[in-house]
Amino acid sequence: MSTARRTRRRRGTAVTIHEVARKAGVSPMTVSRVTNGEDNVREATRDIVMRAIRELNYSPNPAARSLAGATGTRIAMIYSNPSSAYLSELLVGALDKASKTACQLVLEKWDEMKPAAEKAAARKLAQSVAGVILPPPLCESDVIAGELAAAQIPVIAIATGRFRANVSCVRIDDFRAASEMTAHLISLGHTRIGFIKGHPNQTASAQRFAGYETTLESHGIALNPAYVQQGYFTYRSGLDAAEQLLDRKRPPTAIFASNDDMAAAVISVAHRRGLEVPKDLSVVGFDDTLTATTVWPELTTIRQPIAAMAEAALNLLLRKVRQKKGGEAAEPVDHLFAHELIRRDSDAPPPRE
Amino acid sequence: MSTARRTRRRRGTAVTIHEVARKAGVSPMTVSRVTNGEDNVREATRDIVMRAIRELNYSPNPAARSLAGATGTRIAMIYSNPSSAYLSELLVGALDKASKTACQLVLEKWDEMKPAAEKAAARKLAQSVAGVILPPPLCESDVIAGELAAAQIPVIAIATGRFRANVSCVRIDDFRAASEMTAHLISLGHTRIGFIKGHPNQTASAQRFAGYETTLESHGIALNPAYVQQGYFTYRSGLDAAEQLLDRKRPPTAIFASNDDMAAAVISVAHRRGLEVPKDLSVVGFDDTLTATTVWPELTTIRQPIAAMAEAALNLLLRKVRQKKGGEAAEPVDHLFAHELIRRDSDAPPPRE
DNA sequence: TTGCTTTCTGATACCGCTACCAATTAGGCT
DNA sequence: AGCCTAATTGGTAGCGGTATCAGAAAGCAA
Repeated sequence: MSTARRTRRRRGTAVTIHEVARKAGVSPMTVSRVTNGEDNVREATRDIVMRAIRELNYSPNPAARSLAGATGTRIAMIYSNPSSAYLSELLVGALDKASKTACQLVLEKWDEMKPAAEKAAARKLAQSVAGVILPPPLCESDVIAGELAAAQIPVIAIATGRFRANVSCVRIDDFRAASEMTAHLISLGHTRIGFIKGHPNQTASAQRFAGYETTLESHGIALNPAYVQQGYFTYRSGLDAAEQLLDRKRPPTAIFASNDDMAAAVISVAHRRGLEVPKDLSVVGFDDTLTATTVWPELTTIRQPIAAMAEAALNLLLRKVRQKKGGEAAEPVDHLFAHELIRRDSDAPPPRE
Repeated sequence: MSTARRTRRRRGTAVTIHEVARKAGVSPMTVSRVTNGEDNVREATRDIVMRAIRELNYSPNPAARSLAGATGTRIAMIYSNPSSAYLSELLVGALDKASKTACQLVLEKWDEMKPAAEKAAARKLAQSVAGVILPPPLCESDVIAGELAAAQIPVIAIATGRFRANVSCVRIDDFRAASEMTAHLISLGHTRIGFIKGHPNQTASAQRFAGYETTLESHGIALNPAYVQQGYFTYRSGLDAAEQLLDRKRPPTAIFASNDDMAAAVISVAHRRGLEVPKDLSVVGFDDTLTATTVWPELTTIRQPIAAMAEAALNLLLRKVRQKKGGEAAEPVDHLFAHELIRRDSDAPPPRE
């Protein structure tokens, strides 16, 4: 006879940590350690527990977690440019992860503000949260990062192009990704490749451009400044840049935009001019956001695992928060994610001359 | 000297139910009864407790509540078409609200499946969650709703066009919104107004069309079937529909697309044909999703308060879950939100003939 | 007043998980 | 092998509420 006693209070069929522990033949405490990714569990034990977790399809009760945990897990994510597909993917990823972890994610919207105001806001925020996630473009702000660091609040930047002391970051290798895309275009036979830069206030923009530039040169193609236009990551700016690029006497046969929204704009301009994509003009983007597949033809682009990055950011932060109270502040880490070149329908060999 | 002992685990300065109880000179249980609005507390006692609550500025810890309460607050949101801007806004809204409420929102992705499979999945889901939110297009599925209702799981549909027994819903008045938009176009001087329908599997599509149709007629404009095209809410389908519409001998001077993605597609086609928007052709959309402001010119469209609707859905569900255990299942409600016609740059009076 | 029912209130035991510390085991060195 | 230190593991006690049931107070009839 089993322990059928149990209180009459027992509700739903949710699997608890005790059941997992019993199945794995360890104590609940050990299971807890595994689910929290603590590192002082023997590999073999971890495996057994993991298997039990998987078989029982266990997922920790967030309410219990946050109740028991001494970590006041409130984490803020400060965003600033709400109208980008990139950001919304990031939000979904982070929020989803947060709901699984019982940490409270508070969203703050900080519009363009003066450094002094930013500083004040950061100081105020530091009093109510345990950690902060900074997506672009705020991830570049030294005043926010500095103020938060001074208050001992761990910060983690997402998709910044630059790795700084004090601030951990989660990102992809923008340089290499842009380089691969450029090489891809070259291998298709293009030599006149236009480039639309990203917003200058984001270091990732520079990295992407550097990747383009370097790869062009390493393939023996001289950089033609007339083929490079400044953009600002917006559809509108992509429109302008594309007009400029296609106005050249010998226009590019391919245009590499620093993000998908601008690439979509390029397609639109091309169509308006009677150019077929990709037959007459190849267009490629960057980020693989919603727009990449919304537009027609669908964009060849660089995929960033945005949701995974958001998750990782939250994880890192949680760990840091937990560590911090344990003593020494950990070294900032630089977590590089793998990107991927996604081929769709917007690129092809250049037209015959 | 006060009871400074307390465990070393005690964290933040949050006021607990015990402190309120001590201040009020009653037991924690009584305080709990008061905060939950139970009716078997003497009036005098209630007042004392209320005052203590106010003075201490106490608010119950949601995590503890959901842990101790019999209500297993796990709520599922089942989505199916992840690549729509509409959905991502919905997700952000719901997730954000969830994180504030300490209820666990689990996201499930159910791709197109056979009724039998859907039924099985619904039955399985019913065992692990306390409530379900159904955004489009799943909100139309009678088998999911039916199965869940049979299992006594409260369901709430978002943005369905139809109000059914058993299923509460949160939506806007699609008919009226479409009607207003049509009237707006007419007031601008348009008489040849094209319409691109939404996906036929969503009842909201029919409502929008009905709004268009009715308003046209009430203004004495005969419905021209050649000006109506079937669409499927995708950019691609908008492209096709726009081509058809603009191929007419006397093409429409305005096109009303049933959502923003399709409207964006219309703009693209118009541009490709050398038509300026809005000078030569007015284009309006529906939903006010990200695409509405990404595209250029920015779309005049109908704004749905998507995030607010997601919040409301969650609230309703939470209330229902809590009530259910109290006895009678409540009547399904039909919560209508106000929409708004947002004028931007894609509409204008028709060109001179 | 007494006896008995009906409210109201309180004591106790947990909800599921984690902090803390003690116990155990593994690993390293003489 | 024998001893000592470090790495794993387990036991216990809550986190802040609520369900349940028992006890106390109040209401009412006799």
